[in-house]
Amino acid sequence: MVHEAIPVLTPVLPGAIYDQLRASILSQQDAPGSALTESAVALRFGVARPTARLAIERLVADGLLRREPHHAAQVPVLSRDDIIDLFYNRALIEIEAVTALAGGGTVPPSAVRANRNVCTAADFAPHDIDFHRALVAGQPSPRLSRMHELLMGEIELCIGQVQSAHLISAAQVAAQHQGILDAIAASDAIRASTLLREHILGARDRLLAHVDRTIDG
Amino acid sequence: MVHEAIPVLTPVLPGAIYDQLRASILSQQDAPGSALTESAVALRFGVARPTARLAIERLVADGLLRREPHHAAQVPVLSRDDIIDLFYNRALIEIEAVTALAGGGTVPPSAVRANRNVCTAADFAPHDIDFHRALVAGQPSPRLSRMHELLMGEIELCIGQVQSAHLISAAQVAAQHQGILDAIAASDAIRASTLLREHILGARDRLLAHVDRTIDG
DNA sequence: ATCTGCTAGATTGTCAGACAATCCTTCGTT
DNA sequence: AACGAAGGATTGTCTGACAATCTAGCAGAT
Repeated sequence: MVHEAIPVLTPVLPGAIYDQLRASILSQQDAPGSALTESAVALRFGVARPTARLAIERLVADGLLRREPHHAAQVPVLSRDDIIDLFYNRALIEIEAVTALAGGGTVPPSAVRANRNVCTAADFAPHDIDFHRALVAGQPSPRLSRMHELLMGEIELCIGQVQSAHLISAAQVAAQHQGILDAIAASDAIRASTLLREHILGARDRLLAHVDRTIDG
Repeated sequence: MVHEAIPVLTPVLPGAIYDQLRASILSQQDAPGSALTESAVALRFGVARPTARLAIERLVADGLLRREPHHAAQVPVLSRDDIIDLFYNRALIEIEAVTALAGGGTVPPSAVRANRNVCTAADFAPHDIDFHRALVAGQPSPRLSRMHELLMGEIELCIGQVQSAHLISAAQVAAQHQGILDAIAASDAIRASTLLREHILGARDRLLAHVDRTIDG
């Protein structure tokens, strides 16, 4: 067995372009509001336009790009309302997830691992995302996970747009995560939900405050 | 202005194939479990394979087809667990929607219209679907609507697979819908949620009973 | 006789090129 | 200065071809 594990979920060439573009968007190299024409992407990676088009369509499906018919795709500029809506739905889904987890008292090992990385890694933002993904992936409903994935693209975009500004310390985040895990282990669904809601809404409010500050300045 | 309203959300040729295939699947002409190869679809509609492929990919995204890498797409056979998971998540989303609607006391006119059709039309199944879509589309969160759409494809599949068996009368369905609308108009979120939950779980249980009966027989 | 390994057919995965439809901008006209 | 038309640019769509992968059937060894 030479080829391992990953059954090529991302096709070779469109997948490579997708990954590159995704990283480029999340790292702000393609600034919010800037347009990405199909031709430009094709030229940039030296492929045919339909190939580039496929990658763009996937990014659109992920919420990392937006486009109207006959117009170039744009990196979205998340408005105040977008952020509020995003975190509102995120809380809904994740609270449902931890409630299910607490019902069985099962703590996903991957969530524990992710939270350990939050403490140790230099840039904890991606591990914070990993933790929340692991939480939802650990509960039994596959469709709840799919809905969560639908939101996480834009969430990453949010985080990326303010990751330079350190709004909270890694230790604080890790502590809040640990509190949620403890509540799950204790099968205390109410406490887990409450802590998670505070954690998410806290992040949202810090984000909003930062956005307001940036706009004013 | 010659061209009206619809800004061609579904592209011309792939869109036509998508619509045909979708109808074909929902009407059971393509039986659950049967495979749809890209070549077969291409031949059936007289187009190139990549064109057929696009249509199939959209159906997969809608949940109306399933596929593994390097395998033909199949019309899914919804298991007992699938139905339970599907209706569980559907209830979660729709309850959130009616709660939001009741908060403002706003009854979506399109939902009222759809429910009128439930009474009058011969086959009320599609109008039942329309009603629930209208309910979610009427609340303010765009992302909640997107998540709902993610579920409705499979829901339609469910309904289609048992629509021949009349498990409940149109009048009963319309009455339950009306009760929900009344609760929303009265800004009674609790009652709207309760009625909706009963309505959805009732449909689920009838569906499960029908499935069990069919399997046994 | 059964199991293993290989070969062939079928199917999906991927890509490039070309033409049509649409939108935006700019220039010309009134 | 305002309106309208032409041209450029961009997306939308489709086809044909080649590469990678999987499944099934066959041959040979144990």
